[in-house]
Amino acid sequence: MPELPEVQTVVDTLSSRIIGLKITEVEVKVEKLIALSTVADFKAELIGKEIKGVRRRGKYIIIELSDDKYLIVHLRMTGQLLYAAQNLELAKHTHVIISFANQHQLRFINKRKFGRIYLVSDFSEAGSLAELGPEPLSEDFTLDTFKALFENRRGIIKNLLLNQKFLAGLGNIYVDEALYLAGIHPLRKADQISEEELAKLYQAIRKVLKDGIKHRGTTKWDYVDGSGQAGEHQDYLQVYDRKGKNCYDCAEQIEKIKVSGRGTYFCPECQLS
DNA sequence: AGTCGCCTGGTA
DNA sequence: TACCAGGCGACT
Repeated sequence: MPELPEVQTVVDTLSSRIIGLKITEVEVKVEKLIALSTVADFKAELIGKEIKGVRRRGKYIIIELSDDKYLIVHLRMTGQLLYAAQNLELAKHTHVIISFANQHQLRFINKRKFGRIYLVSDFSEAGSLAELGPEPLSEDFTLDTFKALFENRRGIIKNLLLNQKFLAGLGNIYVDEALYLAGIHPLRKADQISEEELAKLYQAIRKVLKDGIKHRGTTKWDYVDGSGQAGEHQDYLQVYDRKGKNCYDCAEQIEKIKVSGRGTYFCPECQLS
């Protein structure tokens, strides 16, 4: 599911539900999803801990526990993190279950098993969490900050925006949407983009992410929030998954190409090469 | 910088 | 049967 708006929506829906709950039981059905620690250690460390907070960094969900431990979840392509009553039937592909004292559970559902769960006392241990680029919606992420990122960068703009070490949180859908909104062709080289275009891109990135959050995420396939609810931003997408349909601005047909293996949608009229 | 592997399921 | 899918890390 997970780009920044979807992960943020999961975090928001979970934090209102699980903060203060105490972990009583942990079940791991698919061991490979637990990174770094053995399943035995993972269980032993979690049981008895209390949930202190839930937040997001890039596409990582950070669940703060008592005793300064962090349960960090990355959903990758198909992960769901669901808060549910323990008597509710388990969905298919439910691979990790964390039970609380209140007869409810946090369930990690992950069809393609790409997701990962880390239990750490230091963020730098969890995947590339410590190497993420800036948060595009944070207050100190200014236009100047954004422009500075482009120094000495010459790659294809779409790939750069997908690079989490460059900028955290964008994925395939929102990158296409942002480039459309900024009028920039996805294959443009980063060093061939004007100051004016960078300013438009900066605004576009923030707008598509904020709109995505406002509409509670984009549900094209598996995505649901922490309460199991689908998003609505798929109804507002301008180019993604609209191959052959008319551009909402100029009525030209939206094209689909491959950029580094990723399906890429753009308007050949509105997005300048 | 680009390609491949990880996995399962839906669709053409 | 083949190809496609919100991601990312390990390769070359």
